[in-house]
Amino acid sequence: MKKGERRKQELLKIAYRMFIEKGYENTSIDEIIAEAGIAKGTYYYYFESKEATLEAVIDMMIEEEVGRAKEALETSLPVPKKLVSVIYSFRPAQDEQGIVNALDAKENIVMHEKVNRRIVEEAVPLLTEVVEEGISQGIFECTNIEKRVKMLLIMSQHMFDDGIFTGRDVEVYVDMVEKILGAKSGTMNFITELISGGVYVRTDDNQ
Amino acid sequence: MKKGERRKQELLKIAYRMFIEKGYENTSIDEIIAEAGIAKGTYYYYFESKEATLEAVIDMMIEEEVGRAKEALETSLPVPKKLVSVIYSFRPAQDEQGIVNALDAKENIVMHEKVNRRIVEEAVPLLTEVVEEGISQGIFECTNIEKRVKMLLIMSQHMFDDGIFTGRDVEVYVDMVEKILGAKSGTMNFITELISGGVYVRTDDNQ
DNA sequence: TATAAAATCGACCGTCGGTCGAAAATAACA
DNA sequence: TGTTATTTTCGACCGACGGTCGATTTTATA
Repeated sequence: MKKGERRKQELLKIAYRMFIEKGYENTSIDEIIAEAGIAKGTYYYYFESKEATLEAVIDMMIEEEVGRAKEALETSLPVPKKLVSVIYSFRPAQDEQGIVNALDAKENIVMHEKVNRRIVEEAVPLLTEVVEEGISQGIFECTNIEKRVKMLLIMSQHMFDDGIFTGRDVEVYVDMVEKILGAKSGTMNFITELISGGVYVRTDDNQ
Repeated sequence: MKKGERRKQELLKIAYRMFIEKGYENTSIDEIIAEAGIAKGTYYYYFESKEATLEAVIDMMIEEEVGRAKEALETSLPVPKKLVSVIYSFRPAQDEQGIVNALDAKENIVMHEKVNRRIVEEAVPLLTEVVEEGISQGIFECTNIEKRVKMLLIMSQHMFDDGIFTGRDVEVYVDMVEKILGAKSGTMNFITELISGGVYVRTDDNQ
């Protein structure tokens, strides 16, 4: 009852790495089982299908990210920084950035898109909390929080994935964030320093 | 030199329809050639690969949409309405709405995403023109027009595809559009009536 | 040690995207 | 018109892929 779970995790890790390195569509089951050193039947003993594996891989990723986000949620950071922290929690972990950059936005459309959709699903309720807190503190001012938060997330995803806002252009992003949430101009300015400070910097070997 | 081109267009139309009806990934070459009543070799005489067919199909779609957008661009509509017209030009034609709804957002991730990316590419320069016109008329007020327009487009795509803003929620979208472009509150209010007026209404059998 | 359950194996299958050389249809030229 | 080029069509065939299944080995249970 323990051995099986360990093997499944092992396969999951291999699949995760290969999906990211070569893309979901370009990774064959044969390659995964070769890497794992098992027979095909064994693989299908643990996973219903290739797509089920993808879902499981994504579950694994999202679970970790939600964990980080909830940690950020419980800190005593000022609301604007907390907001950014939660959003940032859903970016791939620091040590995996390199790998992810290689394929995340370029190919691997299916996986990339599925991940982004799941992130929106999971992050919206958490961010809604933060924004509500901000409203009660008079920092934000808006209605329809969920819809706005959803848009904020989608914007942020495109900002990271496509690298739309580079260098000084971040100001545009900051401005849009403030206006979407009804924050006073300048409230989110710290984002600019955060990004130029290197926290969000991507090694731009792709695109 | 004529016959060949006609056949290619015929295959393109079949592929287009099937890609939309059943999704790109779920449509096999065998099904396409069966529908067309030709042999596989003939198919590959006209298309390098399945993906090349997808690109050609998308080209066909985008070409038509760009045409409609440029028409809208040359009208003497007031800038805010012109802006919306151009954006709306990139929605699937009225008579195809039904088909598109069935699969557009649900499955068919790859095609859907590729189409959306192409739309952003093609529509940004056109919309930038409109916004610049609006700025010179004092209707909009912003810098970094291209980035803002790109975000506006991405927001609009999600609005249509996911149906985020339904009914009265459109106000949120309108508000965000105004703020992103620096328009006076109320400038884009007519969008609300446009949508509730049925122009943008989708038959929500999907999702 | 006998038995049940969990885990592993790999040959096999149908489908898919794609290739290729030959044949048929069409155009160009004499 | 007959003859040669060119364009178009054909379908058998290929390798890779995702997935199945009954047999077999390993492990837990009593």
